[in-house]
Amino acid sequence: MTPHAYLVDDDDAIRDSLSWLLESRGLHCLSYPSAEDFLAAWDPSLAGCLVLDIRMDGMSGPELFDILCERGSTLPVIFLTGHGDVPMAVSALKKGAFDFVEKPCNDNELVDRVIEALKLDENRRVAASDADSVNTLIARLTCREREVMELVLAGKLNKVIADELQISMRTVEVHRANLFEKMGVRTAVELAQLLAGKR
Amino acid sequence: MTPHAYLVDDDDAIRDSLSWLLESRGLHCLSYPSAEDFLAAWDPSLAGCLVLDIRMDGMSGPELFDILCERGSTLPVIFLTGHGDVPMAVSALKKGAFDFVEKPCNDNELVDRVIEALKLDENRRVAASDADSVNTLIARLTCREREVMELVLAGKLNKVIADELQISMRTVEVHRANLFEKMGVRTAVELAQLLAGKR
DNA sequence: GCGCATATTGTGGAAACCCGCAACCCTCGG
DNA sequence: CCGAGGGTTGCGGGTTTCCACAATATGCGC
Repeated sequence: MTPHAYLVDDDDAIRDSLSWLLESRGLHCLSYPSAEDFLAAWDPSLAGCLVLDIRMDGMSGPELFDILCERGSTLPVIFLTGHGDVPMAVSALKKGAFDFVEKPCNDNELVDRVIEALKLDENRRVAASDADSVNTLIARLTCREREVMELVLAGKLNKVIADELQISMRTVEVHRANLFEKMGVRTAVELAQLLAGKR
Repeated sequence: MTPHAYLVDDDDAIRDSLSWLLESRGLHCLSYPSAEDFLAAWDPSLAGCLVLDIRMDGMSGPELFDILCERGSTLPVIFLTGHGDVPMAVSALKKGAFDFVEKPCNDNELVDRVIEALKLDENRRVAASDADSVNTLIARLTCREREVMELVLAGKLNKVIADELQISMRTVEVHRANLFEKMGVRTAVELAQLLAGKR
């Protein structure tokens, strides 16, 4: 899915004008008249950002935001509101909203925010895919290989690992070689670098 | 310095009441009648959190916040204001303020926020001191040892390192052993773990 | 049952690593 | 001038790793 700005607002006029504004700047953009509609269309693979009205018939913007968060969405959310108050803004931002802007607002400013949000999402996605590719590699290991890997990462010698797992040193060497191969590294240090920050 | 809540407000009555409130809950607390006063007293070793009024004679709360950020302060800041507006709150939070609450506010709520902020600062400080102790170790290494360490962390064999540094393998072994000793590790993997996330 | 993946073990040798001992050179400070 | 600290090197020998070749056992799906 190519990145889009997803507009959710129950006011037809605002959706149309925002979507025109964003598209005139070359941004892809999709509109939804209610939080429920967007939620129905949402899936974790959607890329881009969300521009979300606060007050709507049915589900409110913040309610949608909460639900998306629970479902693991990382889509940056820009709240847009005509009658926001401070606690609402504070709450939204502390929960991780990308921005909170009041209508009416400067067009350029909103577009800039959307572009920033798209950029953030893009960055997150490359980071996530990096982490994911590592996890994919780990997933391909057999149990034994994972066990050995843990102990290797603990800096233990093959001899010690063999002892702890109650297997021969030779077997440890085999598992070690296999997992290095599968993880695409040639030394234990490279392995440690690859997994730096995880588990 | 033991952690304090630093109150900055130009209203004597508010300072007194807040400081009484916080101290009655067992929190240490210091008051300043102006941003300038706090700035004069500030130094990077201050631990705790800042409770900052927005509108004050002289330097405003946000101005003080900006200056502290520039100077590398990581003190969590809770903004307190009687007449805040949404853009102000949004701007403060996006710059990294810990919270933004409107006066008058529930006493318990404010105390809770202060406690959370103190906790955050505490956590940050332990993390920083961990990082710092590692840096201290690194600082004790000789140039050569640092060079060798870099290459070891790149997963290179002693032979290769010797070649790149144009020295004999024996010398690499010596530096390697010395730096392991100084860093308090016994294997290259432990070293990689220790420096995970840095340089 | 056969093929395949996984786990296991052994032998033996090459390569890499670890380390004590000994030594030389240089620079800097007392 | 001499000692201390850092950088350098060689030798010898033990330890560990790496790997090719070879083999056995278990479980799983077709």
